[in-house]
Amino acid sequence: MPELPEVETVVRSISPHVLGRTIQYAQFFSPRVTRGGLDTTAKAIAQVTIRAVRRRGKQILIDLDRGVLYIHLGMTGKLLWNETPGKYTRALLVLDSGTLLYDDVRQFGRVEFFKNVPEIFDRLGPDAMSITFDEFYARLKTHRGALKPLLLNQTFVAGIGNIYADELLFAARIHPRALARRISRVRAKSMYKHLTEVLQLAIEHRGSSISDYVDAAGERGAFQQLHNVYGREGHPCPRCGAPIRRIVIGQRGTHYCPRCQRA
DNA sequence: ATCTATTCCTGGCTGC
DNA sequence: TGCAGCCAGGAATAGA
Repeated sequence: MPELPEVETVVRSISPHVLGRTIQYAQFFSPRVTRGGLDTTAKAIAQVTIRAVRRRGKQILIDLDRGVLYIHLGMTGKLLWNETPGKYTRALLVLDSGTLLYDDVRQFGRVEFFKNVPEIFDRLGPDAMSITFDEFYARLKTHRGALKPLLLNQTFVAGIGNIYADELLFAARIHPRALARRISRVRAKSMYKHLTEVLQLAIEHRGSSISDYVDAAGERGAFQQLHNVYGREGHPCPRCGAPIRRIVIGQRGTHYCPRCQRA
């Protein structure tokens, strides 16, 4: 479940290998991951130079001489540098510096070529790490529903997924069902502060490895050891000792402390 | 317009 | 040891 900190870690770990490098050839193996056609895509990026690697929310954009390569890791996508292709390799880019693989067991991810920055990239809300408080607060006020589904909505703020939504609400002591509109400016300020802090701390720990997430060098993250509520149903709350509860909100498992996070 | 449910996909886990 | 059945979840899509 790569979210902003994991995607940021991946971007940082591939950048030094690929910037300024030329794609000698590429191969694509999954029509589900690469919907623009396997051969068409391979042809489009052959002999093209990589100019930049960017992230917005959970999405990665590789700027090329000609066009862009859009990558979303979905649930189980991995970008791997100089690893051996395997059963789940969905794309392979041979550069003049080495080989970049896209592996993805469940194929919820995407690797697509576009001539211009795709609409999906611009449709996202502001990135969770660069949004200002005023912007965050203003956006909060324009939505009706509960906070948890809103935090997962990428057009609201880009980059937050299920893990960090739960961790951030715990840190800010706000109930996941609290209504966005009713959040006071003071509490919004607290949410905003914890949003930035939790994500920054997670980036410093190279993300959370819950199932099998690894960066481009195959390294696991360490932030899962610092999770307070996510995946900790029944464990004592680190703040008050009450058992962490798991409920379902908007079809998503939601973990919180029933004592610290009051409705 | 807004919210909710369903779909994709497969490894891993549970229980028989 | 094997296997059916269920679960996880990001985001698009369909339905209410």
